[in-house]
Amino acid sequence: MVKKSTDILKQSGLSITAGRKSILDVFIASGNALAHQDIETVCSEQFDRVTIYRTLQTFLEKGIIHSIPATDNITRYALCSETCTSSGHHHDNHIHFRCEKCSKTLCLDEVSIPAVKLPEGYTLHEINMVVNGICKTCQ
Amino acid sequence: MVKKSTDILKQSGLSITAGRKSILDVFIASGNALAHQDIETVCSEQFDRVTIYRTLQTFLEKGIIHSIPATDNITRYALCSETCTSSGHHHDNHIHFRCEKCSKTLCLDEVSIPAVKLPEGYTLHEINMVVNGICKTCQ
DNA sequence: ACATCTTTTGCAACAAAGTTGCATTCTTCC
DNA sequence: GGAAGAATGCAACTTTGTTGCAAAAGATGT
Repeated sequence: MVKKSTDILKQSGLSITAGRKSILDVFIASGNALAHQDIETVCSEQFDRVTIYRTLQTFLEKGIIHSIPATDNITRYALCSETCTSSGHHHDNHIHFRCEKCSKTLCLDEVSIPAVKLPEGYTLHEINMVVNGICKTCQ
Repeated sequence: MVKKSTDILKQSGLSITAGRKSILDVFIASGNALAHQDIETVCSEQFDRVTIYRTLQTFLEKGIIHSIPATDNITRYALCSETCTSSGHHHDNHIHFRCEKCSKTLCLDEVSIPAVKLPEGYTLHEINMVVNGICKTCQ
């Protein structure tokens, strides 16, 4: 069962506003990772660009979404699963997949990141893993 | 032994210009990954911003540098090792490390990316792995 | 070394992306 | 419902990245 946007906001101690609800709903509906741009094209009639920037920033800080690295200079965001800590940095232990055909980026929650052994003297905090390829539906 | 910038350019079939040499030298001297911004602060007196953009683009296409994904919306580039193919996309099999103290990003050539098993129906093309933590010198 | 052809560079102008301050509006909580 | 605090919209701005075109510099033949 997918959570409702208002519940997520309440749980994070955020006030419930039309903007936040809409943006969260976009994430819930889409099912894949979204860039600021993606949200803007959907919401720009309703909300100001600045509001979208600030909302994404807030969601990040509260651990509602996490950012996904990419080599194309576009940061995408995806909803965090329940296990994320609710403030600041948090370790997502799943890998991210970017389809080269449909350009969608998704969280593969079922695939966990394998362990790596760093050289002597390095301390590990967080791992990000992004796999490019062709997704299930584009084969 | 570190390669000289002119050799690298010749090997890639690029004409040797002052700008390209300087930018390559910045990479060789720095030893870690650099963002466009980093290069601009060093070279903007000598060269135009646009030249730096185009040079980085050219280097990427020729496989002289590769881009490193990050969650902060800043693409960084690092020199490719010998094993990179000399045109277009190429698979770097090493992981990247970003130090949370000194903010440097480096290639850990000695650590190769472990294998992952994707779910049924997914085809793998390329893997990127970025590890955050504290580096050797910042401990 | 020189002339020629090709490639690269700088400039200007522009487009896109992201940030900040402040007044107004909306939420929350009593 | 009203007061206090938080979020939003607007405007202005900074930063980042792109494009076209003329001038300059590199490569190649002789």
